[in-house]
Amino acid sequence: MKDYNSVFEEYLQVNNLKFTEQRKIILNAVFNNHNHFCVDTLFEQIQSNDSFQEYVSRATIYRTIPLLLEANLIKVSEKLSDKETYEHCYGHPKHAHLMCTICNRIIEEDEDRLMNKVINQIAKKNKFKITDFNICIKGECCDCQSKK
Amino acid sequence: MKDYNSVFEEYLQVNNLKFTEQRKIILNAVFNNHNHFCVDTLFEQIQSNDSFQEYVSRATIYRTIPLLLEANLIKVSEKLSDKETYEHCYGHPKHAHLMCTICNRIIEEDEDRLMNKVINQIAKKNKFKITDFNICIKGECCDCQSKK
DNA sequence: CTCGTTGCAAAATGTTTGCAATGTA
DNA sequence: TACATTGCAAACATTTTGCAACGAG
Repeated sequence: MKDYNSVFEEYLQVNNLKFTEQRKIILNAVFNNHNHFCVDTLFEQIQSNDSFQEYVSRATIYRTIPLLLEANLIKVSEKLSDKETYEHCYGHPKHAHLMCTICNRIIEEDEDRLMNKVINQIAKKNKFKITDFNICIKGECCDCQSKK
Repeated sequence: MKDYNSVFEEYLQVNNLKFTEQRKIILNAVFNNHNHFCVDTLFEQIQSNDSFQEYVSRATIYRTIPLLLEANLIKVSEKLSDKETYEHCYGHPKHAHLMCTICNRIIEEDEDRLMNKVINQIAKKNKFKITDFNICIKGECCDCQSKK
């Protein structure tokens, strides 16, 4: 499987766009950890990382996100705060999210077999061609329940 | 089962709030049809409806939505446009959404049995206490596939 | 060298809020 | 009558965009 750098590079090439230092920094910041992110958290993450030598403005982040979406490297994610939230998806298997409404933790769960069965069954019943799906469960995580 | 009017009225009473004409209009607009809505579509729907005699400002809609959410009459919904989107949920069984990315149609599917089984299984495995869940499938609907 | 890209600041868009007038219970 | 609510307009927050300087290939 290609790594995300190659995927982005090829996407840019095909579309006559350039693989600039800023785009490299944003791409790496996105894939460096596994957190869901919004423009602000990404901006702060980049600023606080000494190993990124160049400055990246918010405007550039705003302009890069549509490219990453289009290249299928990231996707819009269910949000906890009021800000638009993303997660990287390339190379990451489909999973359900368990979002704790008390501590805001997000647990990922790959219950592949049954999950896919349900999704496929629903799609088939409606003659629907799946390109993506999301399962999100909200409630209280194990820790928060026991703290009460 | 209580009707949505009583539910809202009781919620307001308990919280020392008043059941004003504007709140009645907004509530009825929300439950009058089954579309997902954002502030703007709701505003337009109210303006264009002759049977609503009073004017309702956007500010009032913005102030009423948190009340409807808190009363569990509506909930945040997966969005197609870039605007925050809601759907009424009171009295409406849990369902999956099939969102067509071509025509933007949203199909609702109540495949209760298996859907609930998966959700419960995932929650149980993580000792998670469910308060709500969402299943959203994106892709191409039957009609849009056959048009190609 | 040619165009695409960047950062900046201004503009556009969406949402919240202070306030004086009004309405509900 | 007391106090919550409304519409307005101003404030605020987020995102987009025009532009001149810059940079990748």
